Amino acid sequence: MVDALRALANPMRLQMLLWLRDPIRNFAGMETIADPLEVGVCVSHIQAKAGLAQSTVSAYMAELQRAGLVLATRVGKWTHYKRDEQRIAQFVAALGQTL
Amino acid sequence: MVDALRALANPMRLQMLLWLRDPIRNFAGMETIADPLEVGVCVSHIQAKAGLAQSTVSAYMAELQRAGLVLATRVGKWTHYKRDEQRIAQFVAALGQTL
DNA sequence: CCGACATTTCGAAGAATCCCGATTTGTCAT
DNA sequence: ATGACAAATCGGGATTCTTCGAAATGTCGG
Repeated sequence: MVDALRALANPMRLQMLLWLRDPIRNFAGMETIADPLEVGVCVSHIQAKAGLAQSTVSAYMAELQRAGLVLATRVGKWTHYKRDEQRIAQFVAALGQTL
Repeated sequence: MVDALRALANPMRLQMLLWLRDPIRNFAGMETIADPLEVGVCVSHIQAKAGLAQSTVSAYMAELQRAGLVLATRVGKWTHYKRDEQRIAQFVAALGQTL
């Protein structure tokens, strides 16, 4: 709960999670090795969009994952991240209840 | 939006906001100068409950206020804080929409 | 096995947060 | 006016966050 709030309290991390709502629109024109809707978006593409260092993006995605907001899938050398819609909805519902 | 998330990302500030959901139960036995449901709870009482320094509690409540989650009312020497239910509901709704 | 490339992990500088005690400000009663 | 008390502000030390570049790890093609 607090972990998710902390993860979302950073503008760039929040933005990244929002980009993943519509991967096709937000990562258009990037060569895709797998279906974005199925496995998600790879770190390189998120990095290109964010304009941060590669190591920073990696750490941020790992933090979103630890917070239970995204799921990671490795396809070859590429790690793909997609939203964990169930956990996100669960978080919003829980916040609405307790808050 | 991010301001509210940042304010809530601290366990004690979150706790304080939750205490204010039921002031009568959570601040029972404390001498009240005004109706807790009407004007809220004064800083001294929140401080006693939290066990933090007075200056810390003052700063934390101010931060919750800047984030639009609580309202402040001064009654005599006492500043009372109560939840801004409308803004809180608005925040939860907005989060559910954008997130 | 080796080079190339994606990602993670490590180490570090600067900024922000957390939390405190001390001081200042605001307000009331005398 | 002044003393007492609540709250806000100030100044600072410890910790965490933000972000980077460099190095290590994982994975594929040849």
